[in-house]
Amino acid sequence: MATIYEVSKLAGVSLATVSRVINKTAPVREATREKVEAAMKELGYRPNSVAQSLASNRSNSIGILVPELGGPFYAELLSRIENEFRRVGKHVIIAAGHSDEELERESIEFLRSRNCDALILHVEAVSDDYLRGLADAGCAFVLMNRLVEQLADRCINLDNLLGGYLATKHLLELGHRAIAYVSGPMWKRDAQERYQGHQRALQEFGVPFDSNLVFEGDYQETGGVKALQYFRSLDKPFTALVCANDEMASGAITTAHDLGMDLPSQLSVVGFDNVNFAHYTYPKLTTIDYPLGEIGHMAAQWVLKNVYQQPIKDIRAVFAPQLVIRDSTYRIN
Amino acid sequence: MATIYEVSKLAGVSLATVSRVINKTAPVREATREKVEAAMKELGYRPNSVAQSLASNRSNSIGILVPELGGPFYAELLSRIENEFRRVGKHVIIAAGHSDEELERESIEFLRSRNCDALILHVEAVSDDYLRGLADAGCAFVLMNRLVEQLADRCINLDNLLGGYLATKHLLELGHRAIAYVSGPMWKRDAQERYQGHQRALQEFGVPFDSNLVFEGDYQETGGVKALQYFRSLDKPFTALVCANDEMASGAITTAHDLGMDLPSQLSVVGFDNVNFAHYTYPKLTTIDYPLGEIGHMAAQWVLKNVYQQPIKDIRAVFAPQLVIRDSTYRIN
DNA sequence: TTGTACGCGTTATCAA
DNA sequence: TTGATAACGCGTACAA
Repeated sequence: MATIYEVSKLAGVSLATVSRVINKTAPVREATREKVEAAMKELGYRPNSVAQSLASNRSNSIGILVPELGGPFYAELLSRIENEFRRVGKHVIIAAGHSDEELERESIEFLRSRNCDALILHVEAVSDDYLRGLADAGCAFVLMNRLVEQLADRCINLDNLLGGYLATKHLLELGHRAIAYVSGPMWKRDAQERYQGHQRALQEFGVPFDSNLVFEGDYQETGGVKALQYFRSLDKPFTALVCANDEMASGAITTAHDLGMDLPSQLSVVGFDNVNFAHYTYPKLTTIDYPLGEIGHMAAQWVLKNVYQQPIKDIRAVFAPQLVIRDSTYRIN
Repeated sequence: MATIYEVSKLAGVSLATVSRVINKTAPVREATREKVEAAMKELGYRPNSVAQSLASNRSNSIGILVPELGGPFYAELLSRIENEFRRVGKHVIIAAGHSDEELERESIEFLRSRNCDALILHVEAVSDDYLRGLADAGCAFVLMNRLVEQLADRCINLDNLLGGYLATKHLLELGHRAIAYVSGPMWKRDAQERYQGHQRALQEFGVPFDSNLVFEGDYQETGGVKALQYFRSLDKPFTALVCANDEMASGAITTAHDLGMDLPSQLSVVGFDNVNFAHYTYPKLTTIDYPLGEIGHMAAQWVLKNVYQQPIKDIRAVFAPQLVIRDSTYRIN
């Protein structure tokens, strides 16, 4: 691979001049520029990004940490972010934290050791204190799906409460009154918020809250299975089910079929997230759309603005989810 | 951030010695090592990976190119590869080629300009010639899901023909004789091979081949929709449908429901790939498992062996798919 | 077992 | 508008 030095020799100019035409960091006479460009072309020169990084103290890489690489949930997010950065010649380094504190820490350290210019974090196990420490250490990062006080200017969030509210409200408007709820793990903030939204909707419609009709799931498919079994074991009648995510909704739907229930006439189900398989279920799942793509886009914008000093207008900190009506909900009277 | 130089000063040894304890590249007296390690700890030293790369001419990064980041198909693959490499302190840079020749080329160039030590490629648009040229240029890469002569030692493949064969054979064994087939785009090698497998199974069971019962789809959900509509428009009766991937199978199943058919009693469906939503369909999809995880693992092994000289036993070049029986197929007599 | 000195390919700071 | 030349932080022959 040709180096900048060989280019300079072939073009008959100095090393510095070649660097200038590459980076447009200072004016270069038109004739010289052409000579240099010709030389670069002839040698098939491509700048060595590692050397550039060392000299400029910028790696042009952005670290991304998400809970899972495997699931359907983060694919769109990653895709969007990757695109955004590639267009400007930067690349992303992706790691998975698996919702484990140790692993999340390790991953962050790994990314930092890679000299990432910035980190985009979707962490859930690591403490607020740790994150504050990270910020104090001068690490540039944005937080997705999390709100840490004092770090609010680097948080990009979904209004989970609104989402939970919309889900339950939809059912209420369809005439349902006995609405069961399958939450996520209550130690997760988003699970709590979605649940609060559910309660608020009930309250607004004057429907008394019944704690029997709540089941704490695990955000996995089996959570939905267990929840439905549990609810059926009660002798409380219920006509609708809100699940705090689509995986659980899917588990509930499958179980309902297995129990011989007809959907949606005997049971309406609403999910949350609108993951890519939501319309593969039968009936197709009505759910709350989580605009992950937009959130990823915004995270990228944050980095572009705050780390690479690009002129970005405004950063939006909180996104509103929307109800997506498909076939799994049914009007009753 | 502390440098190796500061560590050496604090420990009262030379720069080279510090480097030795970091890389274990030469014996160091126990006492010295301890001094150095203490100094590193005190300064919170972490090696600068960029400088390491420049000096060693190794970036410790591996580029991965897949058609899509967004879909469910590659998530497991990426996840597996990322894991594999992180364990040994290397990281992956991921790009998407979108099955477009121009984009695939660009992506490869991008990855190369990033000084990746090796590339793991899942490309479909770029020509064999281009790939051979890449190899001649000294670029280290493995090819997944593709077979290029002269490059056979760097190809890791699925036996697609066997997969197609297994799918159709399963239906034949259940007593089906009128079996429709929805292929992928025929310019794709895997689509052709799967189709050949289908034909072979028919032949083996002495079932005459009927070209009317074949539809060329696009590997998308709509392909399955159109296929089923087309087959129904014929007045050929058929009791089973093989789809060359799960997306199309899903489309077909949905359409079947919409047409009021009862599944699987009126129509058996087999998919291919076993993507993560395959068991979210109703009925749960019987399909052919594509061991993407294993293939990713093997690609990583290839890199470890051929680029990082790690002692890896044997590299397997072709993987056998397996039938996964769920609820979408039905025995008839 | 340890130290010296040079090289890796750029960027950036001076002068000219 | 251009050219020397010093960083950047580390690996590694070669010497000791």
